[in-house]
Amino acid sequence: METLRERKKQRTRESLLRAALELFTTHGYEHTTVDEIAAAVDVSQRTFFRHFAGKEDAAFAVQDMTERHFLAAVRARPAHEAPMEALRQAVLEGWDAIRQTVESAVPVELYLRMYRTIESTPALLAAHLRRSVAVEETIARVLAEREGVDVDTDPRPRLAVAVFGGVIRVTERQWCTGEDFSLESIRQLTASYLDQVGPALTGNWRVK
Amino acid sequence: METLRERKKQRTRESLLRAALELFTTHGYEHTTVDEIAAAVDVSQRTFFRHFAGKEDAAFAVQDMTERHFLAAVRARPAHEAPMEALRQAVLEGWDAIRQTVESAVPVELYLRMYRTIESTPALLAAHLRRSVAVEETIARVLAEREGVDVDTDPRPRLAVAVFGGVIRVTERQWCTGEDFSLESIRQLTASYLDQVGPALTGNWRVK
DNA sequence: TGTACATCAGTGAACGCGCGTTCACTGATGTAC
DNA sequence: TGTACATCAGTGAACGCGCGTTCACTGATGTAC
Repeated sequence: METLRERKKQRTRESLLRAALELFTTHGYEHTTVDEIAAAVDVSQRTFFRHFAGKEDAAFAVQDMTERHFLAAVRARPAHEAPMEALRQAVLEGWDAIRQTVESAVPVELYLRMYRTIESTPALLAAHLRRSVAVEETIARVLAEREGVDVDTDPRPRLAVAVFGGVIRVTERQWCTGEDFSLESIRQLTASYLDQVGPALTGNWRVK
Repeated sequence: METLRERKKQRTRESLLRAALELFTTHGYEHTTVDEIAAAVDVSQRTFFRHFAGKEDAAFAVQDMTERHFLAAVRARPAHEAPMEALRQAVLEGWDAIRQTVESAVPVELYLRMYRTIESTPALLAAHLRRSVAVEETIARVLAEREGVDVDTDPRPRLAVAVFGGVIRVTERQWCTGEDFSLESIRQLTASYLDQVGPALTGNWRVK
């Protein structure tokens, strides 16, 4: 944020982002047009497209930040940790640090509301899942490198990450359909579900 | 297929579906317009929309059939099988029966090509993943009922299904990026990856 | 400190595009008697 | 077997819509001297 010009540009972008998420979460994503977002900030539609590749890009701008944070956290895990343990620690740490990660762009409360809007809007859920697949591919490569295996011949990195991603998805869904939309709630659900995935895979549940 | 009228209608639908998949797989989904599909069959655009809710609906019409088949196969598994084993058997059986399932609508070869087009088209991949989530929810309820647990309080059904779905996704991706696009290839990959998911989750891969 | 020029964020208006919808209609097929 | 009427798949043309693009432009900010 060197020059005045850059700071002004950044401020326009933040206003647009804030307005977009506010409109998406209150009126619904589908019922919000790009024109409305631009109008809310009092800039031209053209300006919106200077800052965001499209409507979807704005919807996921904050998710982008948290994904990058998670990715960095995975890379930073000590090499002696087993793969699944490293992922677990990274994601929990991500939730602990979410305020610092997000608050520079939008209030955490708005981020959490947008999270739920993504989950409940078919078009956004679809985009979210597709994006998750891309993140998982990156994580698989990081894990493979950590463990010194070849990601293209050894399926374990992608399998481990896919399983982990599946658990995260169940967590997201449960949190969104539940009643406690707090940060603590989702953090706790994540830890709990990661603990329970092992037992869920083995044997017959009735003989518990 | 009682009356002549119904048979004619069905034939129009099949022609549209065949033309749609053929165009999607050769020219690309994004580069195919609904008008082109209708023109290929020599009916009006309006007629296309009588048979399919939209472009995407046509793209997934055959996937719909295989999903229903898989769902039925899961329901038909004997009650004594453990959940993950039932899912494994159902999906492998699904691949064995794919010819009978699909061939009434389109050639299996076209189905497999469309499968790859879905995987390589961002918009379709996203839709595919969202649809998969819906299927997984249904399967989770079936498993919960089989095992006599409550799907809303016991996370194990959804966790098990999510893990299973994750493995299937890795399988799909591997098959699509590989070089062997045969039915045997994907069937074998599925079995192999399901075997390897256990080891992938535990410990450190280097000490193999 | 001032001047002359370069950069670049934002403007405004117009447009292309394809999806999906609407409408009143035609004519083949189905049914009742 | 024939007639009169009902049903309904398909027609064709027009339209609304919002996303994203294009263009030549203005004016504030930055930089060189």
